[in-house]
Amino acid sequence: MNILEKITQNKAVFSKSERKVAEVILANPQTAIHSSIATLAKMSDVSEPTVNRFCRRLDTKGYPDFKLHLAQSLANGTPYVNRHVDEQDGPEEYTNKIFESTMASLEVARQSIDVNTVNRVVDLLTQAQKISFFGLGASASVAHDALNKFFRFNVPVVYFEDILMQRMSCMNCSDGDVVVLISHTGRTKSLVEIAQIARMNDATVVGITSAESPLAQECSYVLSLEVPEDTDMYMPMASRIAQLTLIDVLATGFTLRRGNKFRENLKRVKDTLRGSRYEKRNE
Amino acid sequence: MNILEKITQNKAVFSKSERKVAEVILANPQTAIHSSIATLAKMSDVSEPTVNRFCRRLDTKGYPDFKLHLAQSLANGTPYVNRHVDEQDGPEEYTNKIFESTMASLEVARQSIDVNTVNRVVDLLTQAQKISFFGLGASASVAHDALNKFFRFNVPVVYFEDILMQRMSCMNCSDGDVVVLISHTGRTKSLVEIAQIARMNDATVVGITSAESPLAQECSYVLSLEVPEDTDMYMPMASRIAQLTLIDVLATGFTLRRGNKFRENLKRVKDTLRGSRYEKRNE
DNA sequence: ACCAAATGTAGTAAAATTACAACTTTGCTG
DNA sequence: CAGCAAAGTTGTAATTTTACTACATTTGGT
Repeated sequence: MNILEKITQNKAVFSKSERKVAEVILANPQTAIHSSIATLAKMSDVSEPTVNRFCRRLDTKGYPDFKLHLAQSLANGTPYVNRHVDEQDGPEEYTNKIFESTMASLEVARQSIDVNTVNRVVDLLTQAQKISFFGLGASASVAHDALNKFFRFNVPVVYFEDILMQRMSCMNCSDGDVVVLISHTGRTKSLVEIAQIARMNDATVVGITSAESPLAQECSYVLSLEVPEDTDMYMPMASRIAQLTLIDVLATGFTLRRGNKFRENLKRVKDTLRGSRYEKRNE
Repeated sequence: MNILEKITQNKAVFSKSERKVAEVILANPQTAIHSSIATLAKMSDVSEPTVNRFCRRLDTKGYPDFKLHLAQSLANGTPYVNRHVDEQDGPEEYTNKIFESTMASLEVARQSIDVNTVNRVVDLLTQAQKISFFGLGASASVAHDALNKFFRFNVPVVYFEDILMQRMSCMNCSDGDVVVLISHTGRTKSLVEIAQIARMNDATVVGITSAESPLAQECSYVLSLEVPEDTDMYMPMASRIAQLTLIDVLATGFTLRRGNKFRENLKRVKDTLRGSRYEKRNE
């Protein structure tokens, strides 16, 4: 949606005078955003209404709106696009690319989240008798992290890496238990089976996975994340980060639902750790 | 310099009415850029000149200029401000806030990374005889994730949750081994001890921790990440994400260093997983 | 030469800014 | 601590700047 590109593309559609305006803007966009319509008209050697018409042709509301779009296009080059790492990238390049594309993925993920489901899942979690987090492979560490987080809430929370333990744990589920299953693809067989087992035992199954995957179909609730994964790397990267952030969201929702007193309790848990740490010098 | 951050920072300097304007803009920056000064004044319940003065205080030429800056700040898709979650936030608000502040933190982290150290650490890792990843608490899941990632590289890689196992593992270290220790604060006693043990046994110790912490002082190389953590939540959130992204960077650097043939090998590892998955229908 | 598209002129509406007045707040002195 | 001056804050109204609209003129093509 870059407006500079749009100008270049539409060049053929423009009239003679409009093209003059286009030239001037493309030649020096930085100047353009700081000019009034009168100045720009003079620079392009056309009349003011022509500039205005030029803006409208680019689907903007008028000149000020056009300037806004232009300003946005000029901000920081073209960041936050999924930039793929290249064979000959040096440390600086690949570091920046990875951070930027991770941020870009988070943005995409954010937009794909269904807030209502988040809300319902938070509801479920606060009322759960027992919460289990299971994932395999790359998603195991996400489940691990969820354990760490929810453990602080003083809720019965369970996490296993071992498939058999996961199965057994689900066998013993009962009404009021929530099982959260994490898988980017949603195609891991044993996880799908676990979903079935858990549901047969009256547990509510929440899937953090992609929509319409086999796993998603077996879940009571699906928190789907659309994450563009760089398949060239053969490693799950952005998907994990998005999953973790979603866990943060759930944990935050949880604490908010539980209210203020609960948060004090959290602080106590944190303070308990103090003994195992070196004190920070007071600056 | 991002204007949204600037508003947040200067909040103390603002007068009462100016602060009203700030609130309205921060609450809904997207609306602000499409409003005239009159509309914004009405929304903030102040007079038009006040809005104008507000803009000037932020070193802009006036309202239109301010809008331009604001538009640029929003252009990246993320309003980069660390927005703290509020007691009365609904699901939509806290979800967005968490995603946004995670992105903001990643940006800060990115800027704080020393690329040269990254490069040197990647060097070390590619030449290591054995790589160990250790972390405790919230950082344990990060180490866990690192294990998963480096395991695919067909390198001897080690990870333990248990402190004693970690210690024993470090006792058996030798020249050419790399121990990566992960801790946000860098003040966890047992981790600092492990660093000492590893170094005494000629291992190279890499710390993913904050600069100048006790842990950092014991490390051969420190990859420090400056992450603004929302201390209100009493939970490590953004720091973990930054650590994970750094692991991604290291892993990527690793594969790049190893070259093309190596990447084919990675693909093979991935293909091995296929048996455990439901096939994706060809669309 | 006539029509349609393109462009410009002039007037109008809207937006932003300035100048100034009224009102608060702060701090000082009797 | 009342009272008053000075500094700072906010609003009102006038002014200036900017953008837009309606209509007139030009241009180019048939």
